[in-house]
Amino acid sequence: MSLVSSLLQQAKDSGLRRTKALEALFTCLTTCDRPMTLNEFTTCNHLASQCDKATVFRLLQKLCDKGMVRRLGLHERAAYFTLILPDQHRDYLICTECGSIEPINAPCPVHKLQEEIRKETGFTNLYHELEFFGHCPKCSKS
Amino acid sequence: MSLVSSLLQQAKDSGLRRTKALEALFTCLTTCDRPMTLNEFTTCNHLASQCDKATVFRLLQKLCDKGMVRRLGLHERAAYFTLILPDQHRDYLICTECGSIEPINAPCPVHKLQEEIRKETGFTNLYHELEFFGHCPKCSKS
DNA sequence: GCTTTTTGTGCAATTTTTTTGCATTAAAAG
DNA sequence: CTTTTAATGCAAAAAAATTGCACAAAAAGC
Repeated sequence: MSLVSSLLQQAKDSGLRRTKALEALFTCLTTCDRPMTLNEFTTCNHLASQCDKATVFRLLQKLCDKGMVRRLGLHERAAYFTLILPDQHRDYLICTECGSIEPINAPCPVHKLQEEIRKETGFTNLYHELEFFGHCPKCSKS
Repeated sequence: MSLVSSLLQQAKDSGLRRTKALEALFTCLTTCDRPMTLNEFTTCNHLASQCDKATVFRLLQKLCDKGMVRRLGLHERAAYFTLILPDQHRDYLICTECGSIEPINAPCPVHKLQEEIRKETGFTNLYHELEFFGHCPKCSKS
């Protein structure tokens, strides 16, 4: 079963309906391997002319609620969204000059601290977001 | 010399003028011990009726450029700003239900990874942002 | 299949946040 | 105290996020 199909199934299991818009959104989310803004989604091949921006907005919102999508700040004025895949936690490296965004492959070093925080503060449903910002080699030169 | 005075001096050294608005903003930034949105700043005692929102916006922008203020995403729709103090790096713990934001005191565990990234990618001016999200004890109950 | 119920969708409009233009004012420099 | 340059207020524009509502499509029941 393809990733999109299994995501659709997972979405259905948590109460969403299987619609063209949702399928197109999942295709987009799985194809584009980086967080994207609402605007980027609606101009992406898989979604453009498939459905309205408001629809994508509401779908992303629902998927965030269901824990299938994560909303990121990333310093920009618009919010970014990215799929949450099992066994995959991603930190990002962002160039504040050209805006490039790349996931970091190194193991994330904050899980231990997160455990401590859970114990000490009593927070539940804990997760974290870690981003590195700087000037990429290209932008450093100019 | 007070913190505000030394910040004003530092700002002046990097090309800004000593104005009432800037002083009021620094007072606000040093008094309120958490990142705040533009809206929060302009309704804060120290700034309200002291200067226009556009002025605060432009000052924050300049201070970000000078490296004296940091702009944070924090998952909300509005951007947050916070003072960058020497020898102080802050990570945050945020409740996604009630929106509370508190700085974390534990030593930040990502400096080592940051060094590796610097070496491997050639990025310059590197810094990072780390936030933990979850439901605080209060919000976990309900 | 067909009908009912419930949820999703498009479109337009609204709200919120961010950003800019421009005439005026204030700070710094000489 | 004049000149130069940067900062400010106000209003308006641009960008992003969000909502209302009539209609369409999916799921559920028969």
